[in-house]
Amino acid sequence: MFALADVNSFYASCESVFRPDLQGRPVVVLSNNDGCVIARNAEAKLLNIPMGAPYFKIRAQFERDKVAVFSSNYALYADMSTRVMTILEAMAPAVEIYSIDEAFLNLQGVSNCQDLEAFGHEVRAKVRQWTGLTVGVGIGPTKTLAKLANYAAKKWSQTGGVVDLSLMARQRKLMTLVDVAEVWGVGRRIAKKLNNLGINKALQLADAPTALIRKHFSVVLERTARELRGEPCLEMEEFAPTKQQIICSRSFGDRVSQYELMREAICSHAVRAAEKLRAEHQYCRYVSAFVKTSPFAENESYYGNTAGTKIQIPTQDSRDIVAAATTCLDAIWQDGHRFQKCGVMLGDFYSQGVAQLGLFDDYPPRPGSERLMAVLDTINHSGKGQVWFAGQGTQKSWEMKRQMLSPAYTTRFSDLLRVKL
DNA sequence: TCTGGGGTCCTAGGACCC
DNA sequence: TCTGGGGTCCTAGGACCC
Repeated sequence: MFALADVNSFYASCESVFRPDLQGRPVVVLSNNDGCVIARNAEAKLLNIPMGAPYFKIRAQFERDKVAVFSSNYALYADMSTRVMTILEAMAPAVEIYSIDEAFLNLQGVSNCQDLEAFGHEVRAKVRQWTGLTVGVGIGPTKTLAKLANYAAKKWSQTGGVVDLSLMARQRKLMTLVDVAEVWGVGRRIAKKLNNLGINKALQLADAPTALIRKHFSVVLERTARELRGEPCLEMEEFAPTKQQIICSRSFGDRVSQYELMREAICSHAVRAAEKLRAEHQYCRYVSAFVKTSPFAENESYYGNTAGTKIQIPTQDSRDIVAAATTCLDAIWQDGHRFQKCGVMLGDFYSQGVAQLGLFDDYPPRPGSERLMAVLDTINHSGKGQVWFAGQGTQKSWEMKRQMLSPAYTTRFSDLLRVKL
């Protein structure tokens, strides 16, 4: 048996927890660069503020409706996430952290000691008491059914935020009510295709013949259908598998037309990517860079391009990765565009930095590379100062906008919440 | 003026091997 | 007139997730 616990309106709730004065007011959180709405609390949802709405288009309405608006504060959300996950891990035999705000719980054996619905309520109470955040809990014999139960727990308030789908009759009853588009693994495209086949409700997908599903879709949807029938196809993945790729990219605060600024940005993303790579204890052999103009800009022709390069020896050295990324940039740079975004991607990972050299290769590994990088990371994590590459620049005029950023309440001493008595 | 960032998995098709 | 069978690896593109 699985449970899915996820935090209601996670980002918006994190902001609200530290701002009791906002109680009852609509709260939204914007994407990076203050681009569009990515989280809304219940009050904001009541105002029909759509997910993904561009901020600049909806700003006037926000002012009229006294909506509290925040830039994304990932330092805060990541820390609050850790707190929630720690609580969940203490309550369940096994936990799979699925995203920043949700986790699957393996409930094997729990029903021997406790009613599962009561367990769900206990999880809610504890998370609320210890973090101020509210979770919804869905329970079912497969992950997909647990997800569906969670959806129901959030959609219908009379459930009290917990839905247990242990019983087949309850599963089927819920599935007659829920659109197939709400099922986990069914996105916009597949939903439309299913509708064309006359499959509109979740139950119809559950009952559809396997052959029909396989004829029109891939094995992925077949698994989804089986899971809806109560046949587990997906297991708990308690230990995060090693990453296959690392991407670091950002939109620019203002459009970039100057090569030097683009180079700084690419260089900075490459450095960040290399740090992530070392945190994964991996070495990479493929580096690529991309640039693009805004797809929304009218009267401007779109230009986007990407270039990749193979590195002879797997590396985790920032110097190699910066060099490779800037080489890629030079291959795709074009003057005369107003660029909106760029990024760096790493791939082809190895767990150690040794590879068989060709007979005539002369690319000896950099001596002392590991130790140098370790020193770099230690300094940059110490909180006492930063060292960086000259190529990253000092002004960073291209950096993203975060004009409504809240304090790092939980991760920076100077930002600690003050309570006046 | 202004529209996020970071991932995974699957499939089809081409290149290439014997 | 007739031109095999079986396989791997890689990449691009499409779908999905949060």
